[in-house]
Amino acid sequence: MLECRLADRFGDFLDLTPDERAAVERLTDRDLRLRRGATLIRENDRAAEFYVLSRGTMISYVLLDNGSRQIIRFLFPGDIVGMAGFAYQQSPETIAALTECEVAPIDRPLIGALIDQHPRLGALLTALTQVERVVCTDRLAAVGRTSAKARVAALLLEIRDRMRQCDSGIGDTFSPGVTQEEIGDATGLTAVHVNRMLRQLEDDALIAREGGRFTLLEPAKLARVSSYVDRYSGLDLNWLPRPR
Amino acid sequence: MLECRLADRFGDFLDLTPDERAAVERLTDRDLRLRRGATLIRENDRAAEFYVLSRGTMISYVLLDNGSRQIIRFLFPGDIVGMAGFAYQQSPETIAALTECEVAPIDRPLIGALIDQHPRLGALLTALTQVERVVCTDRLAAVGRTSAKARVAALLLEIRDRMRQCDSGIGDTFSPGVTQEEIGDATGLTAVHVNRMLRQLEDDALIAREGGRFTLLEPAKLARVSSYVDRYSGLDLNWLPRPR
DNA sequence: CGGCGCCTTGAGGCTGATCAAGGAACGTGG
DNA sequence: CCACGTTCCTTGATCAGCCTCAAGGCGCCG
Repeated sequence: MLECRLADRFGDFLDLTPDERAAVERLTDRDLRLRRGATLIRENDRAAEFYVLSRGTMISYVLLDNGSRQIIRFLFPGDIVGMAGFAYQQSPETIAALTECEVAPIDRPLIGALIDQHPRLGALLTALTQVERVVCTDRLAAVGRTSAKARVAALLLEIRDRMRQCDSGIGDTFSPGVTQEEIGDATGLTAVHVNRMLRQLEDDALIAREGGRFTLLEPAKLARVSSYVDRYSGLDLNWLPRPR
Repeated sequence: MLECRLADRFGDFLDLTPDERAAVERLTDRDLRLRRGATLIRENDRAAEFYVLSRGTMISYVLLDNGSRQIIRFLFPGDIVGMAGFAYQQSPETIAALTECEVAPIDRPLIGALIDQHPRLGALLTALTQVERVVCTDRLAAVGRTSAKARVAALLLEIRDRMRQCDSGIGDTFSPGVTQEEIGDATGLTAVHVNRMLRQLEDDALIAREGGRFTLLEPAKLARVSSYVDRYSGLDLNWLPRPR
């Protein structure tokens, strides 16, 4: 799995000035290694820190008292994790590692100082949060109003696009590295039904599978049947304030 | 319906300095009146403006190509509407008026200037966006992983808390002013089934209804059965940068 | 070799959708 | 002031998508 740091991610959206880049790089000074399955932040933990995921795959989720789990978001290198606690004393969600991971902690006050000295980066933070919000609404619409098959298809496309964001070498064949149970917990389905939907997508010749590898045989058709939109492209941040 | 302006809303979360308050008030200089049912922003419209809703109730939603609608969020006075287009050239969602409304337009560049001159308010904007994101994840979890009855209960609680945010006079009896079809489009149910769930909640003596008015007879129990959490309280913004 | 995690497939059941019909409330025009 | 259309609510009957329960297989690791 490729590495991707925060300045790289920010650089995907804005041309950072040397000053800005240096300030972003000063946010993190150490790396934490996580084992597969490890929990980084637990729901209702004190929310005093964020992290940047630099290597590996994580998920954020909530557990309901009926025992089921809703996966909110899959996290890939370059993502800020724990930002949901930005406004709260306690984290509203749990963050766990799906694979071995590396994360770099950022103290909350350091983010405050960054926003203060580089308001443009504060605006970028708002914009990236909005993107996350829109992605969340897309999944809400999928879970609320589309068929099981469409939800699974949309999730595959989303994972593909997100993995490509930090590894441009990824094409229509990729290894999501998530179990069918995780796909189910993200799409509001059971693992059993996810399995059947994957089989149907395969029978429809929309995808192919071997081992853990997926191939999107007809990405355009897949996007059509699932109403999928890539929210990480088509951004417009030119109107943000000038860099300091 | 009470009026609530942007500076009032910001003031709920931070003690604004006179300077900050003046800057926020300068963002808007005119009011637009909308008729019941009017569409303010259409999906894929150019996203050049935001609005502050000062009076009335609106919704943001997306339409899927299977013809169904997913309501993302009910909007109340003091809410910024159209922020989903913050990062995009085109609005990802439609905004429409449920009742007669008043909105105050804000040009995108003005928000940029505000963030530049008052980075603390930029940070507040990020925080409020995070709150919206968390509310969206709550509904995602509800739609993905809870029963129809729980979803309807959670939505009633959410609407109650949101209405109370700008009108502290609202207690356990209130008039949401939404149809059962709208409740269904927000919770991923049909209007028919929403009706049955409301009847069940009534039979369980959890709510009472007469005309369009709802009374939450046992709000605590309602919150328990629906895993509802009020995301508008318990915020912690003390760590934001100092005001300029 | 045994255990475990994950995938796969079948059978039957339940939740919520669909289809249908009627009623109440309200606004509008004659 | 009444007739009518429209919107919204309500309830019943039937249907289907997805869940639950169950069992077996494969691959990997200790």
